[in-house]
Amino acid sequence: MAKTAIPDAPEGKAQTPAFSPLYQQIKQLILGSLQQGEWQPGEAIPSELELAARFKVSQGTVRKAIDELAAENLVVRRQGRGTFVATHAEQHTQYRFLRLVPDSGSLDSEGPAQRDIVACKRMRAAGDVAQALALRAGEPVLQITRLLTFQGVPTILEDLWLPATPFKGLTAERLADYHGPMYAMFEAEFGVRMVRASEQIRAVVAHDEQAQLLAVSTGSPLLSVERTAYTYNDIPMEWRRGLYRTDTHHYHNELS
Amino acid sequence: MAKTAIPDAPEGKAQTPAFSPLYQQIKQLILGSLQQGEWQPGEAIPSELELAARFKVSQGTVRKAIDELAAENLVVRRQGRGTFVATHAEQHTQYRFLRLVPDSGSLDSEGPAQRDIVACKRMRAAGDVAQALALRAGEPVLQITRLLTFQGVPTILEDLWLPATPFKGLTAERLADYHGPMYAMFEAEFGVRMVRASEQIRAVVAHDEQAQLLAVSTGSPLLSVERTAYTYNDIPMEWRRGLYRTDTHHYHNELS
DNA sequence: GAGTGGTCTAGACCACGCG
DNA sequence: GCGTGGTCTAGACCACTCA
Repeated sequence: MAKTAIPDAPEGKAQTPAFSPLYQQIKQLILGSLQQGEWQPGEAIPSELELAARFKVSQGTVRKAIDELAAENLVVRRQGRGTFVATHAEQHTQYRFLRLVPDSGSLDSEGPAQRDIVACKRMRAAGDVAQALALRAGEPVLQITRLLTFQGVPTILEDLWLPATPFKGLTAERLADYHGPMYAMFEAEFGVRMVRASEQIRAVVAHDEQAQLLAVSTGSPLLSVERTAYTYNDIPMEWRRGLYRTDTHHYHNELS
Repeated sequence: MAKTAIPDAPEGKAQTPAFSPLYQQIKQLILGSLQQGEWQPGEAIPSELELAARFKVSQGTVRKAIDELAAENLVVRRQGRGTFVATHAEQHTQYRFLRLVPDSGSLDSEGPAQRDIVACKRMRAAGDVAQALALRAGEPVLQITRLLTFQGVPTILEDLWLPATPFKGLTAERLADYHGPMYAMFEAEFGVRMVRASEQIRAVVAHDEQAQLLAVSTGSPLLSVERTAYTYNDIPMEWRRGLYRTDTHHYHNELS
């Protein structure tokens, strides 16, 4: 490992040389190992001293690289124990990407959600789906429709689209049989790890079918939440559109 | 300054001594100076070496304290120039707390918003307002109603409530005369700096008056965005409820 | 007690902005 | 050329976890 910052690969027409510091290079190397699956979700990665020795840099430099990975929630530090690959399969990260909370209390206090798979079918990607998933229109995708019910109240109705290839073999049965968050299943069964997502939120009114499934009247206001979820390297691997009832829950967001 | 981590003040019934590291103590001292107004928004704070000398710690310790303040957006680092107190009065932080973006393009590309003050009156806090602002019911507050229009389309209708005391002398005229974000005015004219906010989002339908002001039909779906904004030390200083049209814009949120 | 992450230091050098 | 923040190192010690 070079001891000083080296210029980025001079591909394209980089106008500025754009130096990248050593710890950024280390970060990319660790990211590569995460991506290659060298360490599984929930497992510990090597200690800072080990990594420092492997890359021939000081512990401080590795530390700064890991600090950034931890800030991006790709990795979790636990003092006295080690640094672990982030996973969706743990209690306190159950609903990592779900911002809907009850008007009083917390999602945890409501107990586990009831998950009903309404449909799961293979189809060809329409224009909007293809664009969101960075596919060509017509490429095969899986569409899943499901309903989440909290404390007996149907609250979220959502459609998900997944690229068919990485999720080969996914069926309604396998979805129904798996107990735990869907993203945890994607990790365990298909090796697909969602690390980041982007949401677009709008207010809409319920259509007939939607209203029926959510047990509200047609024309009721609903929150439309469109989410694109990404794996490493900003590759989109899921697009979903959720309709949220907001008469008992609300979407919570912290700004700073 | 103590050279080693010291126990927190043993007030209450702290079960664990709870040590706080030196850099956290430094962070609190700097926070105190920010709060006391030792440095104004937009101004540079002393250099890391100066602060290190003042507090009798190493530059690295000061650095870590400032790193956290920068992560919380209380302060902005600029290489080669210094570290500056965050402000709402700058171009690229114009709409720091506004997550509404046009379906295509960006808020910047839409040019400046038209701001119309619909009303501004002094009143006594109702229960919900008092609770949000941590006041007693009946204490005096200011209520402002305004309409934001982007490219000719009225898009946001919002009511704001402010505690009357810190905002003594605020009138509809002063609001209309000030050009720039409202939070910038609060900073410049009243010394109130919003550093953090929390939002609750729901889908609602437009009532008659609201529909008229937003130029949509009664019963149209709207995003209801309730925001509590805080100054230093988590003191709430504003509560607002906005109604957003989401036919041309959407609420954008990044998850990780 | 061994091993891990977390803190703190001191000093060297680099990249950047500005006069 | 100077001062600023940014990087990198090496080493000491602390706090936490677990066997």
